[in-house]
Amino acid sequence: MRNVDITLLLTLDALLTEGSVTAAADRLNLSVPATSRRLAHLRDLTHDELFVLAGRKLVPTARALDLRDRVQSILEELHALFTPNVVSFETLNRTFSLRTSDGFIGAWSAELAARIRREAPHVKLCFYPHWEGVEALRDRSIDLEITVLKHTGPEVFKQKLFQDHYVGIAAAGHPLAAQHQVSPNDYVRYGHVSASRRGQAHGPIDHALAALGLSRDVSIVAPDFQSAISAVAASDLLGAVPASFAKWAQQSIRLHVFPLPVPTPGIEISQAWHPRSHGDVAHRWLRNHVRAMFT
DNA sequence: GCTGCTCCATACCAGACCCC
DNA sequence: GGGGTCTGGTATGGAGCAGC
Repeated sequence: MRNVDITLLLTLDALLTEGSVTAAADRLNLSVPATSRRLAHLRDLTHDELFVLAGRKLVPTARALDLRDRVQSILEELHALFTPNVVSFETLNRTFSLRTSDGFIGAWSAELAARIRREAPHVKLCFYPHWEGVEALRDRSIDLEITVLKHTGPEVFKQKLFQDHYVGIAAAGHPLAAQHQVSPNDYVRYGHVSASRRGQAHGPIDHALAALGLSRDVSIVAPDFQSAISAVAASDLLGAVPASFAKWAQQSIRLHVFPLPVPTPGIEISQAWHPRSHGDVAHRWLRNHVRAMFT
């Protein structure tokens, strides 16, 4: 490798951000020709055009787009490396964006916020509903993802928080509330509420029931756990939610919680973040607080 | 179609730095 | 100290676009 220095990375980052040699030059406090020459050097190093002219606009090639995240990560790691590793949490004024399920928000957000406030009274937590994909981490829309993470890809750091499992729920006055144990036959005798943000009525519970030659009647598909609990509490329908969320919901809603009569896969809740945030002192502090709630 | 503006690329020159 | 290399600036040309 020859003649690769930080200035070239800064130039590539500026070009990717601005989409223009002129704007990148302005951002870098360089002349346009000097920036153009750095682009030529980058082209020579990568054996790729990196940017091609489309009319008067400069359009990034696939190779340039592929390099975007890696360049940003390297630059932010370098920035973190040379930034004093000290943050005053008493005066830290920052908003962290977290994407998670309504179940986590309901069960854990208050405790997390209380922990944060004790050390950093000016820090705010902004929660967003969970959705698939790591793009939001990549494009900085969110700082931290907390949910069931199966396919995050290699570009995302992941840490397990806790293991949860599904439990059955029914309204407090439901006939099943009087039973010591709920059998599979008891379970399918009533209508059900399924919680699925994808609108799916059936899942692992139905597969387990099918193995016994049984099936349940799903009357309502709710978009989240909170809606499912509300529907269950106001009807004779049965639902299934994570045990941690059911326990929290019982504090404000009269619910009967019971073990599901069929085995279901466990739920591994994790937190995930982009490598660019890995060295961020404040971000690490937030991750440690999230982790500490479950240890 | 002409003109002016904007943007990118290149040629040429100057200054800084390194090596012998 | 002199030559080579690298980087940045100015000057300039070509191309695309908008307004007339």
